[in-house]
Amino acid sequence: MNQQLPNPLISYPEIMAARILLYDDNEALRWSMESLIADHEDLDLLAAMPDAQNLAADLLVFNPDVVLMDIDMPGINGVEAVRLIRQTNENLPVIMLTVFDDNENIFNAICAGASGYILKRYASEEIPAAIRNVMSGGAPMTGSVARKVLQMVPVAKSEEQENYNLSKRETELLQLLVNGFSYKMIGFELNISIDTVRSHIKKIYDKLHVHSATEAVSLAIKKRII
Amino acid sequence: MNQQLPNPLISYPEIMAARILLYDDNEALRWSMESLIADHEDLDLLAAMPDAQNLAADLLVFNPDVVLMDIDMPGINGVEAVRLIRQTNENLPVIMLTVFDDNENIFNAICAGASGYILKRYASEEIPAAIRNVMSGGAPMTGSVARKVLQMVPVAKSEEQENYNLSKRETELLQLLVNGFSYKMIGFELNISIDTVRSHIKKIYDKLHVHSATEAVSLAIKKRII
DNA sequence: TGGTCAATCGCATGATGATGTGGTTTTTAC
DNA sequence: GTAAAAACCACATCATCATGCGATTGACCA
Repeated sequence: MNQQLPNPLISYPEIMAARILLYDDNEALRWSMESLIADHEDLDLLAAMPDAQNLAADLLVFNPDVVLMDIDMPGINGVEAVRLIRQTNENLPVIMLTVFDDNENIFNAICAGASGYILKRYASEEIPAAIRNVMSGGAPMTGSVARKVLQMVPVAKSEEQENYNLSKRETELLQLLVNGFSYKMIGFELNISIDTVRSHIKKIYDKLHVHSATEAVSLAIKKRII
Repeated sequence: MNQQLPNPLISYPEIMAARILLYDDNEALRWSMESLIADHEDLDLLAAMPDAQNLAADLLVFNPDVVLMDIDMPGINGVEAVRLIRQTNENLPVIMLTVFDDNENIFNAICAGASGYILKRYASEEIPAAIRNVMSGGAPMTGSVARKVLQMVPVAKSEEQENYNLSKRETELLQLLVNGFSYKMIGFELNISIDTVRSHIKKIYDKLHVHSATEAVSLAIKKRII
């Protein structure tokens, strides 16, 4: 380990400062972020790049603690850039900056491995706190984004988490149905007659209020009955 | 409507203050929250209840702007309480307070309809901001919780997001299949012959490498092709 | 100890699905 | 401007599904 014992009699503010690397194709925004970060002693902007063409090299050269990444960039866009970062660096915090908070954007960024998501219009107020937050293991998000992320969590058993009163065996059958098994295969798998399979599945349909295997599968997955 | 026009010459700070209702069975915590909130002019603690037995009545009596809800309470627990609130009030912000940040707790609370999730050990620092945040449409979460919520978002198409080269029309058909439509219904819906439906679906199966509707539906949902 | 229910099985029938072969028309792309 | 791809349709055949009506067994409960 690369442990260093700090001398308690001397303060090393620059050692503790969060080393930040910024990507944004908008020059005006790069400037404003630069002055914003300069206002904070515990933040240190290493560089502000207009694009992510040399992403891998940049990371090696600057070795940042945090990356601020614009989503809409020419060439390699922000989402793709995060994906690239995640291929080599599992833990480097990446905060996305964007003007849009539509579901598609957010979802893609999160799935790519972004650690936070800040709207540019709130950047000046939120960025310093967001950087500190993400450094300590958090996931800073502009309020509206956080709301949308919550809505992405599979609703599932939210309200009437009745499992539709499926019996253990019926749940088992449904599971196989979801896995794409035919009646014949289910019967073979469970060592029961195909007529028994029919019987079970009819009862499942009744309880689920559906009339076909596709409906049952769809419902089972969406409501997480399986 | 119960509108009142405020006199512009007089300031009414109490009118703007966030009206807060707190539920927690721990008396010490109720006290500390009381003094914490008292320190902020824009926050107003209406009442601190030890349990949620009279939840519905409490809401009518106090008509709060925000509810702070402990998760671990005897009788009606916090998650159940949120669910009850959501049955009558879709939009009332509810911030969960808890000592645990395990996935199960978070997931249940979010699914029940909680708007935020703050760990008690950070409450003194985070609660005032969280209340303001949630009032303006946000979803305040302690950093570690936010991280976990992100992980709950179905990863899905992250990696090899091949959409299996489905054409636009084929995706449309698949969507209907997922919704439980029969061939006949799909044909009617899209104004095409049932033979065309067959033709399309056969091609979909080929591209998805499946041989039945249930398999196709299952794959479509799990891989988020739809 | 009689009633309810889950699980099992059988049979029958009409509807729907899966697959193949072959064709026309329209769009898209180079 | 032509080749490829996508969208459309038809017919045929066998497999599978959806549904209904029974019926038997064992477990559990009041």
